[in-house]
Amino acid sequence: MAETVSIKEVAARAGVSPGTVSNVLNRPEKVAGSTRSRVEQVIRELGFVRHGSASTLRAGHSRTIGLSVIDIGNPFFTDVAAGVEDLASERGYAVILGNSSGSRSKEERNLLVFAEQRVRGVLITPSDDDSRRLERLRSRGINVVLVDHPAERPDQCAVSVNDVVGGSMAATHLLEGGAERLVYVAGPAAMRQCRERREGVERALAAAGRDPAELRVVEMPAMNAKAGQQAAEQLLGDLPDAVFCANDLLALGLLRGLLQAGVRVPEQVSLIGYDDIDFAAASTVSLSSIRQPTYQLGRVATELLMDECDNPDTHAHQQIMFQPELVVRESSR
Amino acid sequence: MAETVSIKEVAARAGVSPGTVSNVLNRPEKVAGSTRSRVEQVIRELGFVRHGSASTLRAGHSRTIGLSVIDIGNPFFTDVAAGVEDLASERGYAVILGNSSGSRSKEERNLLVFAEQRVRGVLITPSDDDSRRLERLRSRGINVVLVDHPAERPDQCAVSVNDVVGGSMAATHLLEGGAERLVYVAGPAAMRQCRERREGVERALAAAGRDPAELRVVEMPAMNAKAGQQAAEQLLGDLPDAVFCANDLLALGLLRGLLQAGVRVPEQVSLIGYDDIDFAAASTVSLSSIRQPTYQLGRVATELLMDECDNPDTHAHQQIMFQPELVVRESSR
DNA sequence: ACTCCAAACCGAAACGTTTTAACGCAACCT
DNA sequence: AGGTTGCGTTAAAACGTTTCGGTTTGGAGT
Repeated sequence: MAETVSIKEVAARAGVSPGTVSNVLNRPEKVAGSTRSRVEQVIRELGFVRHGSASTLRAGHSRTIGLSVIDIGNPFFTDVAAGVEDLASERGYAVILGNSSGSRSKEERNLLVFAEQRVRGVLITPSDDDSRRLERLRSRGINVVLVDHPAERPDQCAVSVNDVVGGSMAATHLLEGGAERLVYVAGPAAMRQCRERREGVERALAAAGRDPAELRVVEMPAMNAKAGQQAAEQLLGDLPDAVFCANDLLALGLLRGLLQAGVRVPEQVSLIGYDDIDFAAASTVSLSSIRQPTYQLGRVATELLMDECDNPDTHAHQQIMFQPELVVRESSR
Repeated sequence: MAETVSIKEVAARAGVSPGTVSNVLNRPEKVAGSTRSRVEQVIRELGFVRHGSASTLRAGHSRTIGLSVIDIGNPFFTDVAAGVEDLASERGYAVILGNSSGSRSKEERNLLVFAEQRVRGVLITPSDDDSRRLERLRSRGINVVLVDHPAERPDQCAVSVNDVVGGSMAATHLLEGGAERLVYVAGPAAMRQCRERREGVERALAAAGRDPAELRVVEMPAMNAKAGQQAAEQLLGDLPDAVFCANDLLALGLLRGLLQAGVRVPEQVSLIGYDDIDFAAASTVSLSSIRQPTYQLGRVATELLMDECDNPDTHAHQQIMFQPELVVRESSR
């Protein structure tokens, strides 16, 4: 049944010692060409594949990384995950997926699994600002790179996108379009992203000579399309002339709610979202949005993590902050 | 730095043998209550976490499963993955994610990684109908459960949704709405799902006393919104009165294309998609669709896999086929 | 008081790999 | 010829856990 072929059998059959087989696997340059090809031949014949656990146990480090995201159902995180998976796979690393669903305990459980698995490193989009858990990981020798979250300390890597600038871009765009009565539809204030995008809006207002305190904020408990539609109902009584939503799911829901109520977009209300997910462009009144380099976010974060793992001495911690980009479509024209 | 605390240190500190510590970890009922609680206390004090690789090496099996999907960017697979991750996490299993992107070589590479990692089992949505790779896995003692794909042999588990029935439902619905000139917008014919949904359409036509050969099929190379919009352009020259798209991404793109060209939906053309992704309901003209129990699909598949792993003797292989469900919204009313 | 038994625990071997020091050997230099 | 060098290879130890046969212990049964 589980007739797993070990390095020893390969060695015996190739007439070399197990150590040599290990060498052709891990440092091929150390072994003479003739024996190397002979061993490789036998490996193919016997269908040998290295026992990762044995390797990890002895070598002291694995070829897996952990990825903990807040919501795998959100296209934003899906894109990030795609970037991570692609690069990891290219480098022969396995990605262990953890979905925290915004729950602290679930996140905790995932980190425990990562620790048991002795992952080489962890990529995490923290669901809150508590950094003690990450300290614990690091104290176990597990490297951590923050994703979509700025670094909390200089001795760690982080990859994020400037949310203040993004929020500012969105608001400035609406103001330049002549917005007088601006609404910001946000998600939970516990989320750093929502807070920072709001700050961007307030800065934009100030820069335009307006009073930031006049900003009307509608805070929703979730950040999906349904919440967006509910937000629309709240707005119908006192219609603004411009709305900025903290993400595209909210914006799409809001858009639908407004259109159903007979409100014309962008003629009566101009609208902009955030993330520029695929569906933003595909929506009937195409949605303006703030684009983030999501796939790149995941890829670069993985790159940093791998460098930290493979070159612990020369590795320089980096805090990379991408700049978002304004994408104007029909909903705000 | 990597001051990892081992089972031995726990044993020494608790005044027991390593074997006993292992027992409180794996079969707590075998050890006396007093010593058990003492050991557990020490475990907490020292912050011990089991070395998964050592455990796997010795025990001969791991607590990880591999999940290989075709496109992690598609909300359908994302939902499946969420179901898998949830249950696996509840059971203390880790999920290794592999994204094949529809490429055979990428899928191959993922399976190799799974094999190296000595995963307990694999959940896979095969990107084609070649079953030899899966044979190889099984011959290594790795259990395989097919997801969104019917079983090819009786001695394996599989979880799928009846695509023929789904296609038939969609077509019947359109025909009952008075459709005379029906178009099926499909993805690559290499995909089993597309073929079977088409077969369902043809059966529905036959059942309505129409000639299945009269079905107009537009085959697109991809199954995303952009492809849907291109399909719309093809249709504009000779407009049908009803369109069934092989998935919602196609349908949403098509919807946008039609509306932009001034075609009214559903008055001139009624439209239905497949998968019932979240965005189907949120779209401006909300999209009729065929709903599949995606999250359940992932969860049930995982359940079967775990049973196969944990109870290899009593396990009965099952081929579960869910039935899809018609969801009527504005686009086909 | 004695045997006997089960329960509780121990000790050591084993899992498959990596790594290190040691070794053989040929080629090169004095 | 003796000495040195360096390459290619080997043997054996080690990683942290699980498992299993064996040993101790406490108490029930006679």
